[in-house]
Amino acid sequence: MTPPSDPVTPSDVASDERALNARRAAILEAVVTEYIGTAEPVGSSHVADSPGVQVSSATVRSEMVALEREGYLVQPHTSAGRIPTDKGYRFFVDHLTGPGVLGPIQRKQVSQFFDQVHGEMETVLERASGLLSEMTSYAAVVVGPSHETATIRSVQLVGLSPLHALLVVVLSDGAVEKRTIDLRAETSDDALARAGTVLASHLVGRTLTQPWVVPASGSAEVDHLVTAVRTAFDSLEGAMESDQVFVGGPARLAESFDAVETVRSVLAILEQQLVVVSLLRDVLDRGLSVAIGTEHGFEPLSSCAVVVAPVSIDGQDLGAVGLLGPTRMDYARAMAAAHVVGERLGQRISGGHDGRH
Amino acid sequence: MTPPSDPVTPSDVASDERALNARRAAILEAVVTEYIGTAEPVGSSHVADSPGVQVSSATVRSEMVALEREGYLVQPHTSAGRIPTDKGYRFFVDHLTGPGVLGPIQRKQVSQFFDQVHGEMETVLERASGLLSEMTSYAAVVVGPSHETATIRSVQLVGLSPLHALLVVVLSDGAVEKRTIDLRAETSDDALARAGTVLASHLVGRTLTQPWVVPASGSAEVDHLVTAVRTAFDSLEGAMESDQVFVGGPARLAESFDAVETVRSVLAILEQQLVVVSLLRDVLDRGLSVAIGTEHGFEPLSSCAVVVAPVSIDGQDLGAVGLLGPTRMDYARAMAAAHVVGERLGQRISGGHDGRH
DNA sequence: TCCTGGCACTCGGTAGACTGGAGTGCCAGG
DNA sequence: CCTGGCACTCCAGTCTACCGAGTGCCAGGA
Repeated sequence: MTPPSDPVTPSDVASDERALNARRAAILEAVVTEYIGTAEPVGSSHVADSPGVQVSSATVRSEMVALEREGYLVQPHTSAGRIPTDKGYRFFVDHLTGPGVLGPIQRKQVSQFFDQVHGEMETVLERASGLLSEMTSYAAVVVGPSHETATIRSVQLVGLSPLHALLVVVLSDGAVEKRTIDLRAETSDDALARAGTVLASHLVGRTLTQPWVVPASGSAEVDHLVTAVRTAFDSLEGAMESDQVFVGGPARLAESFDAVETVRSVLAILEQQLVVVSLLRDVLDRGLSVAIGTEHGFEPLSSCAVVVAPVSIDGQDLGAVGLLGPTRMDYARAMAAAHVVGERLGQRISGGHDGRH
Repeated sequence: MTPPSDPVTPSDVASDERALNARRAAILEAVVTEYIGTAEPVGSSHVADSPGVQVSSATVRSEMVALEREGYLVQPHTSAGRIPTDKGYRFFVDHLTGPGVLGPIQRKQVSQFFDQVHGEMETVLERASGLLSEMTSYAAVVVGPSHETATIRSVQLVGLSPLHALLVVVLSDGAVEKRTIDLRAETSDDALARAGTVLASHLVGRTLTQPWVVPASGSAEVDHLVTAVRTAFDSLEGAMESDQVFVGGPARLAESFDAVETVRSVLAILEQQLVVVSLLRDVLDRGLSVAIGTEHGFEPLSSCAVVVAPVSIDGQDLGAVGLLGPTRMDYARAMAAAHVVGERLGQRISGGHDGRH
């Protein structure tokens, strides 16, 4: 899949350093590749047969002993083949596998998707998570752009009943948020409209988090509404940060793991959107595109690998996409899929609102 | 748990009729109850020991043969205990178990929840699904009220960029929906506002599905906007029907079933919200509160039971809540939980928007 | 007539013994 | 320093025996 000799330093018998000589790297690569495919411990003779390894199985064995000593491989039990450790996968991802190329079918899947998809951002993000999951058969996560920098385009108060009104805020990025407001006294539609106008005149153009002041108007009714809206705004700020998470194909987790207990706990994690987002952010912030096993701090996900790609354009952060699978996942494909979808999503979000025209 | 003699007709050896004599009913009840608890085939001696059954195991055996002949029980293999069939569960639910009573802990859980929960309807519904799932440890589904009868309270056009505007529609039930609109030419905020006013004057007070006509105005710009809004409205109608579904605790499915393949397929079903909603609706429409195994038409859910309760007040349909578990679920508790939550949710939706005051 | 205890039988699951095969570590020779 | 060979290990599968839970049936008794 990749040239097996190139990216390795020629130094030898690393004393637990990061480098591996070319032969060991090739052997590690063969083990990882085969194990990803078969999920069964890989024996020395398989490795010796594999292209890229030109030595006998005996030699492979002795090298495997070294690789095991250095923590790249483990044996489930004596006289079984070897399995990669998290460290082994890490080396594989860092040095032995390219960014990966999508197959023509998947390439088509992506372009077809982005040609066809339309509608609101939320819809696009949600369906993109479905796409990613379908392409890779892993569970996918899509995190949309935050609304931190968006400015307020419209503020409106709409009466629902004599004692309830709805605050509707439209942001420059097309997001709409609402809050029900309890009116202490019956309030006319007219008063609501007036208060809305006052609020709009002071709020439009600001971001959600900027503080604002509305000077006392002539009307006590209006002033009271303004106070109520202020309270509602406080809860808006928090909500708008964490909202945009979409999980695609969680059912595929059941395919990835055979231990039902693992499935349960991973699913439980995915239910907590806040945790998922911070996980992705954390991995991205550390400059990684893959977190394997315990590399992210999450105990419950220690048998998982997470592949992350930013959704961005011109370095502007628009969100993230992620894939969640077993540590023996197909990193090349997963990374390729995540990158492509993240990229196209970035273009879509920042560029034309609707690709059909 | 329930008096074992009362609700059964005294007729005998039903020739596949719906009635069972008291003794057989008691035996069936004992089998179901024990099987729900242990998940293991129940033998005659266990049944004979159970309170409510006063005969010897030999007699139980012969009755079990009859129950098996009539389709209420099956033997996984010769010389094993018996397991209830779907028909057996059905009889149990219809005649042998009361509506069920919540334990004091759960009762408290519910009232605590409804005392504390606040915020928008969507939030309440979503968290209610979590509550139900937590109470029962089954996966829960909550379907919110449809917007069919809600009338339009506000229509607004907000400019996002020179070539894009956002249509924001507020309904009388507090729902807000939006659609991005592509403008063919640069359009001033003023023109948008004018078009919005025109639209509002014709649309406010109608339901989403009622046809509407806006007579040609003097301005071509406005007329074009009106046409664009009409297109957007078409897509609104559809979206507003199916939107409000919340699934709580899907991870619990992994606890309920040990076959990983079952988990996968049931999870996959839950991803298709449309299917879930129509399933619940269908069961409710047939006047049932429980659908066992294949009673609902869904092949993939044939190893599941669905417990449904309406969310309604004064007969007005406000949605539904459901629980999804294995056929050997604790029907009494599940039904009780679903009913209570459905009821309180109905009160909450129709009554005070915020219970705190 | 119906219930019951007793009895022979069935069958699944578990434990132990055996075996084949995949895999290993080590060593001596090239 | 690599390699083929060899003895060893251990898992997984198969076979057997056996235990126990459970059944069906029958004859005796209220």
